[in-house]
Amino acid sequence: MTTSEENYLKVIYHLSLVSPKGVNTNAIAAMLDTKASSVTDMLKKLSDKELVSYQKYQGVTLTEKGFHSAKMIVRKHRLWEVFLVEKLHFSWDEVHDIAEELEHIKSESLINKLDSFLGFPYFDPHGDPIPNADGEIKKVTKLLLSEVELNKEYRCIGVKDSSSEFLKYLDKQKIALGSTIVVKEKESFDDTLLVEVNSKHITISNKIATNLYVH
Amino acid sequence: MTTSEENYLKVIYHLSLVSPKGVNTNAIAAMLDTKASSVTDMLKKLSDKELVSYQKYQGVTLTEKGFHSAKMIVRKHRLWEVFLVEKLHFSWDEVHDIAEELEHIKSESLINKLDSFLGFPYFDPHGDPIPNADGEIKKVTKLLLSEVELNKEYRCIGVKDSSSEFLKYLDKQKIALGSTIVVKEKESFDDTLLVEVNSKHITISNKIATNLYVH
DNA sequence: ATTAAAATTTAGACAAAACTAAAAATATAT
DNA sequence: ATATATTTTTAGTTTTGTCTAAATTTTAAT
Repeated sequence: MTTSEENYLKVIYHLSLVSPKGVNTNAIAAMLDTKASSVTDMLKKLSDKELVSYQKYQGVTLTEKGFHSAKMIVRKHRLWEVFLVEKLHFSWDEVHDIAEELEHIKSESLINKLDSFLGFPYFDPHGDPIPNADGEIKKVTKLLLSEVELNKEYRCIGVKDSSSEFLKYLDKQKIALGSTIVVKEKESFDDTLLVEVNSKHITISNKIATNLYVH
Repeated sequence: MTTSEENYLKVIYHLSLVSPKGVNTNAIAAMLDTKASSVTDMLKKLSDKELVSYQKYQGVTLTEKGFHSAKMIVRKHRLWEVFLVEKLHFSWDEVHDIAEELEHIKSESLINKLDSFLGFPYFDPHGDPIPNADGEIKKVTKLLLSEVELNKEYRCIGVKDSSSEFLKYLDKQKIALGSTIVVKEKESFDDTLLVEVNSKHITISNKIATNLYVH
């Protein structure tokens, strides 16, 4: 499988989680920053290889084979992210682009040894689950901070948006994965939250609260 | 720089060490398992980018810029090899192909952090020197086992041939980098050596002796 | 039910990096 | 010195993945 094919599969995988009935050509093009016509070309190729099922104008879904391949790419991406953060001390907003490249290195033994070296982690530095060697994924019921009950303790377990700006904001507020967080008040006018983290009280906008997962 | 361009540069670098006056088109083609005409095409491209100086029919040499780029690729390759052997516990005959892929990952901070994580090693698992971030290389006077004096202690510091067969042979004979080795006798008829390693006496063919570096 | 808008596909072109076959330059041998 | 062999380059083609522009299909609106 080429790097380009792998990138398409991965994007289709991520989009499938949101629209399981079929992923649109334009949605794929937007994610890969390419043109719809290029996507059509690639969908034909992936279809020939039986990695996706594709019918003209009807969107695309992953086959069993494509689904498994996609999970293996996601597995590699997230394991490399753990390596970059835990072993090389990159911060969590710096690792995505490098992992985008590392995920295409082709060696099963490499990725399994890396997994072992890292202690078989279940989650990457952004809280996203890492498929194991069989493609199985630990599922955790996660809530957005905007949806939780008042005055109850939650733990920060992941981010929805993992843009560099958002991650840097969290660093600045000293909110990390594992942080304990309690919502004290909710302003009904603009849904701003008054929360307690690290025994400090801070206000958090709705935009932030709808991008932070807790448990 | 593309992966292909990097592979050409690296090969020209290695061949330059043997023929510093100019590297032949055919020699490059043989190393990359490609055709001479493809090499010519690429030499023009590298020349346009001022990475090599190239005149038709006259072979090719690296420019200062190309020389530095080549050393950075070699640096990456060898650092990744150290990582694979020391951290992921690959054996030294398994790492070359994976490092061939990893060497093309484009991130200066990645490679410098990896260097630091590994403790700034001077040599890779085959005994080859690792250029530092400035491209400087620790030079060590090395002798082939076939050239040493009798009854003197030497330390095994590298291999000339790093084919999987040869490395596996060394593993079988328990000869590793750092092993102490003494040549007891040399058979003048076929240059076979009687040597002592790990306090055991073994015979070593001339072919082996001309592929093992000692100091 | 038509029509307009949006999404998607087709057709044809291009760049990178390879190839084959033929031509040109260099090296070698008598 | 000339002929032959070897090496290298040129010219033209292929494949992969992309693009633009035009055509087609689907969706949405009146």
